[in-house]
Amino acid sequence: MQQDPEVIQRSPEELTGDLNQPQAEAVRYAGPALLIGAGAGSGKTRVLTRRIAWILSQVGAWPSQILAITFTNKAAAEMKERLAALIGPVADRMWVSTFHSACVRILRRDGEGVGLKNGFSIYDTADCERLIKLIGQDLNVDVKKFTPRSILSRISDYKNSLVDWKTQLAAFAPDYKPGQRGYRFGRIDNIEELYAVMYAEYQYRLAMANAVDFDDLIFKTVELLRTQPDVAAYYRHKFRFILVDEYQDTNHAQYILIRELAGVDDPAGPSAAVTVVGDSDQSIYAFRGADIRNIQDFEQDFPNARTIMLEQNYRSTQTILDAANAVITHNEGRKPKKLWTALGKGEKITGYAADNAALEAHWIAGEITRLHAEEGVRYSDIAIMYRANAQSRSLEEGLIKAGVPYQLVGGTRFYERREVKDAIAYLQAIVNPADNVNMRRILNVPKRGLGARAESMVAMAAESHNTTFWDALDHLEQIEGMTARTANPLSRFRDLMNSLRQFAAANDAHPSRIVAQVLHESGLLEELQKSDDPQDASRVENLSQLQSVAAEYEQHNPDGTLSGFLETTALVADSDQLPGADEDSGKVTLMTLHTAKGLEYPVVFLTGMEQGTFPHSRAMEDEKELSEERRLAYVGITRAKRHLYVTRAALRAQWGQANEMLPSQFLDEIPDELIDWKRRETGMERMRSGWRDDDEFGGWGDDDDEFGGFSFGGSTFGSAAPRTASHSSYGGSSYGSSRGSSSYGSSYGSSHDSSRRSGSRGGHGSYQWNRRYGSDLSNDRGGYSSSHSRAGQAGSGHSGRVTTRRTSPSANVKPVSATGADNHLDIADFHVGDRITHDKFGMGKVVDTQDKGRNSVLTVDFGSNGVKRLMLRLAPIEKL
DNA sequence: TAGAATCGTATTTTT
DNA sequence: TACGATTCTA
Repeated sequence: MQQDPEVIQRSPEELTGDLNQPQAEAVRYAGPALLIGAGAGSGKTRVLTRRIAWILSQVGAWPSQILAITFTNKAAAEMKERLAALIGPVADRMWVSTFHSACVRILRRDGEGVGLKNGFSIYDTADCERLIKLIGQDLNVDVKKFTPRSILSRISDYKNSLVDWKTQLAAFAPDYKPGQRGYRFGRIDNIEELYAVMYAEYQYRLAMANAVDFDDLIFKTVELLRTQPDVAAYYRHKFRFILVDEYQDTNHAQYILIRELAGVDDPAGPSAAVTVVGDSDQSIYAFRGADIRNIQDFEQDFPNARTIMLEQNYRSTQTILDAANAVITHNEGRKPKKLWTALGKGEKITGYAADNAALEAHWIAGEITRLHAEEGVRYSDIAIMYRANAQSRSLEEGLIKAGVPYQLVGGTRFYERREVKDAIAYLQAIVNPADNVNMRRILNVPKRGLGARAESMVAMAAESHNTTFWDALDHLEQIEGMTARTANPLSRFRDLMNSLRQFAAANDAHPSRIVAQVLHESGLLEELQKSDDPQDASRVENLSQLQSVAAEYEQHNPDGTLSGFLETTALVADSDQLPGADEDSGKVTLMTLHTAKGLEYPVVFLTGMEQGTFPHSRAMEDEKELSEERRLAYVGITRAKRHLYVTRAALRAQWGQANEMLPSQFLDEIPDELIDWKRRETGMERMRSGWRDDDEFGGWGDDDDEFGGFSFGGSTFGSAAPRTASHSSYGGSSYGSSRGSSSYGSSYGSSHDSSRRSGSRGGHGSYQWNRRYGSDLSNDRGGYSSSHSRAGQAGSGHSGRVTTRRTSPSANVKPVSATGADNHLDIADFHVGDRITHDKFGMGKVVDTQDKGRNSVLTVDFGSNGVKRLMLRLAPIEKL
């Protein structure tokens, strides 16, 4: 095989010289199938990238012959980056992607084989739910009893196990024909029949709409490879080396996909060598169909397979590993495996039991402040993790009150926000007119007098002619019984779509122009701009961000198209939004344990260590699910490099009601001598067990002084807690004076609420401005500009699930936005009397301007929201 | 048809 | 609590 001149050739010494024995072996392995059992922190990405480089420079393969699959886009991007460092820029052109992206790529090229036409839509969960609801209405299914969610999850199960709708229909509803009307279910309680019918009808309508859902991407690709020998032959010939990361998280369909691509069952013998990397102890996606057996049975499944275990951990201290090992040992039927490290024992784990969630957050915030001030720990080296997103709230409040800058990963995704979805729906409907779900979504958005009646008239016309919604709409003159009052706005909508489609056709290479055109011509933007709801102001900004994302996409993909852009928006995930590990964002990171997989931080707080919270109450009954929770705990613990904290609250409010929480069983599973409890028992527990000698509990000192012992209810403390030392340290600046400390309890709470709703830009109350002015201002330039350009380069600037507080210097998620950390507004453009809108405070009038160059300040009267001084460069404002 | 008001019910994790 | 869905009213 001739070597690719573009690949930087690496010697064996360069590739394996600095690796340990098993690592080097894994890099060099030359057989047909290899399983790398990579414990947490054992350097698996390193081994994987080195192995790819080895295959290229030592085995002599071409870059195009390699397929590397990761679980997230972020992991793919990171692998590409590290590969580029090893072998040069060719890495960029390699197939290093997620399962889903790889499948999209295959289906875009060869999808006709399974009935997919050019420009097919990819439905996200919300789209799918809409579709299920529509079907439910048409078939008279009780959506109360059978929620779209539950139906979809069943359909997802079918697809993940490669069961097709025909099979289900034949078994449970042989009389049903997809697309038929007036079907009567045999017995009301025959759930299987219902699922079978729904599945069949759902697929029928997806096909009609030229759309696929997430699971279809895998399913259809398998179908394609199985039914089109020429296509299968093409890819089998093409890919000679297939590498799969996070193999423990693959589901059955993905497993079969790998088998098909590698030609494992081909009579001619396998065409590709398969390398899989994974850790069965880190399998945490069983609920989504991941099948742990895939990794457990690898050696039986792939002929002549070899297994290499990596057990030396380079990440954590022995104390942390001991805790992780101790916990995971409680899982039954697991291959024993012991991580070890050469890094030494390190610090003890710190434990803290708080009386309630607010106090847990308060203690954490205080501890972080201390770490930052006394030990010089960078905020960006700290992560706070929790089981469920809902827990982030109290933590956020605690951090805000203590003035700790943070970023939150997760929550409502950028692309799931209503206004963004609306805009995307337009784009989708432009690219794929058959897309009924998106077409119907935008029919009356913004309001144009087309309600349920108009919609159903068109829908019925479409059905009776067995055609798409758009097609019926396009021939609306032929629809019977249509009044002018309905027909007029309908035809205006038709004109709008036609004109947009024309524009899109003429500007296909410039998605950002199309986005702009859609935003303006549809009236989407106008409707929001006219509104005086302050929430709509942030919606406007989200839309402008969408345009920025499109512009960015354009930059990074010179030959990109509108449908290419839509693809990138469809397949983004939470963790994709995270800045690179080497980047100092200057912020503490908050995220769920699931999102944290694959990441590492010097300091990690594992919060909410309570029965019912973690392990989650729904998972406590079932042994299997409990095992998965335990693996999640294992993942969490092993994220920590140097110092692990475990915290819990005795009282936690879950949907309004405060509940008493017992300590998590996982805490008991960590050997006692590894944990240094700063506070072991909570006030209530202490009282319950009677007054005992204080000395029995080593360290509860500090907090007692602060709170006078213990408390029973959460509510009083919620507002009382913040009045502590950290409060005075940032307060007192002349800026943002409207919010005195006394108003915190109530007014803060509500403003925070609205910031959450208004999304990724939320929550820059005056108090954060204080902080900015007080401490961050002088040194923020460097940090800001470096992360700015980085984010741009990496192309990870899809703003969204990383929520960034303005307390901190960098705004790495929004490189191009008009109102990002540096919004490029010019003080000269503002005059006393001008009207502006602010993300948070709504409409306001300029009452003073101060030209101080980069630090120019605008004083704005926001009416009932008070008079604020805003730093122009940073203010999320727009001139009206 | 649109908007307001009320009501009821759900909250795990997500490619 | 917090959202979506339904119901009622203009």
